[in-house]
Amino acid sequence: MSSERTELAELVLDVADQVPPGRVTTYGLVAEAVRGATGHGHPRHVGTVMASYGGEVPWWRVVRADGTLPRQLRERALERYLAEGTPLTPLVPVRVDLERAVWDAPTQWRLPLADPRA
DNA sequence: GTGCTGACACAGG
DNA sequence: ACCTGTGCCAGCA
Repeated sequence: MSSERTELAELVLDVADQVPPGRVTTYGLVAEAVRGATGHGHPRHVGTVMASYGGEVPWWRVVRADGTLPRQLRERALERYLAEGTPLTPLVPVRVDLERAVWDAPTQWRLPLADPRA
């Protein structure tokens, strides 16, 4: 079945949409989850998808590996974090406290793997 | 088909 | 804390 967006994009958006409020996941983890389901997917692709369709999902819950976001989005995301109580580091620059807020998609939300028993 | 771009990750300086 | 280079690969001109 053909999809307007790519299959990859659909999965990325799906994962992003599953992240609970107050928690976040990373581009790498999303890519890992998608990769488990499709065999394809890298952090770079996740970023590309988010840039195109991020508006449809809670984009601020997908952060970089060190808990930061792109400059342009940093301020806007900070508002969201304060609003939903996302754990932030007390140090500057403010970034998400991944140790407490990370939501491991591959573990918390099992994607339909090609071979569940593998 | 060819080449550049990118909401990345990681290592260095 | 910042910027640069490298590896990665789908999407687009």
